[in-house]
Amino acid sequence: MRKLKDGPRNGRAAGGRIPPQSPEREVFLMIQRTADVLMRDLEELLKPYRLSPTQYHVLRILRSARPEGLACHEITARMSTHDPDMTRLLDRLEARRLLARQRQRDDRRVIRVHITPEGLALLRNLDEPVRQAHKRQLGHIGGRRLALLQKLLTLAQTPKA
Amino acid sequence: MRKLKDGPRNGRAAGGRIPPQSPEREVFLMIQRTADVLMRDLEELLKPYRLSPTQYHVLRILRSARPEGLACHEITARMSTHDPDMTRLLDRLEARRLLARQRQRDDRRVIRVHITPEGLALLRNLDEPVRQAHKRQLGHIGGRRLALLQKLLTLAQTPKA
DNA sequence: TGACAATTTCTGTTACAACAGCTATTTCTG
DNA sequence: CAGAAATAGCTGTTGTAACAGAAATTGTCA
Repeated sequence: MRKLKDGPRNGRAAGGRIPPQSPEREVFLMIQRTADVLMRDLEELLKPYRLSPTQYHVLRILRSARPEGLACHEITARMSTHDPDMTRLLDRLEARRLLARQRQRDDRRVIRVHITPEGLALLRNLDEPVRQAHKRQLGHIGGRRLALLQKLLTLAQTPKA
Repeated sequence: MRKLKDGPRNGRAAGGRIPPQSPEREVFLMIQRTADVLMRDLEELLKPYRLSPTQYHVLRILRSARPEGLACHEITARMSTHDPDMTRLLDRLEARRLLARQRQRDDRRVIRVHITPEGLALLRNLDEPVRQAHKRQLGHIGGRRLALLQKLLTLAQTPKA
């Protein structure tokens, strides 16, 4: 996530013919910008641990999939983003002993991935700071409006009702 | 943007001790996921033109800054994301003649950037498809709820009221 | 069974973002 | 005015995302 926000609305010159900003585009930009602001905050928090938000997210997915672990393509499926270069993402985390991989016996195409005790310990250290960060970011909105926001975002994810 | 969504809520094993998902984190993930879904849609639309959303955004900023153009650091300031490697981003667009750069006379440190007629023509071709895409993505939400969503997102961008 | 398709993961390449350090120019300060 | 500090932009490097294609394994069906 990484972009956004147009300049001063339509401060154009002669011959411009710039279409007016639609409410839909305004909200689109708003969503992008909000996501960016919030993500950068998490990024700062994770930086001392040399974890990107994506890496952190993978570890959380693996923690919630214990103890059996997951196949690579199952992790991909849970990541919203379609092709996050899973192989090399896992390579880096494995190199740091935060997860382990082993080929599955019955279907030797799939590689089963599971989080290591080191990975779990790292996550445990992060749980509280991350929880607090989210609370600081969004806590002042309040339960009612958070629920409302969530409903509206669900709508936004469903194109053409 | 480019991540998100945890696995099945807390499907954990013995010894897990995973903290429950807070409403704040749920909304955080929701915002990220929504931004990602919408952005990918725009990305698909722009792909045939070999434009990334970031590049498209820069061109729009430059269009709205005609005819004087903008200095590099002014573009950066309008991009939400702090350091988007502006130099090389502009390099690529300049190589395609979509924008032009020239050193400013009175302050020879700054480079003034402005969009070219080719850049304007490209944007003009994209205006209607992009407008329709946003309409398709968010149009069904309706004006009232869009305004509400916008207000809630503004709140979300302001940590600790 | 054997050919072929589907699935899963890996590899190579390109483009880009993040970070740090550099140069050129201007402004500030005594 | 000289020299330090600030400003603007560029360059080198690293890590990662996107894309295409290869390799290994399994499933399907004549």
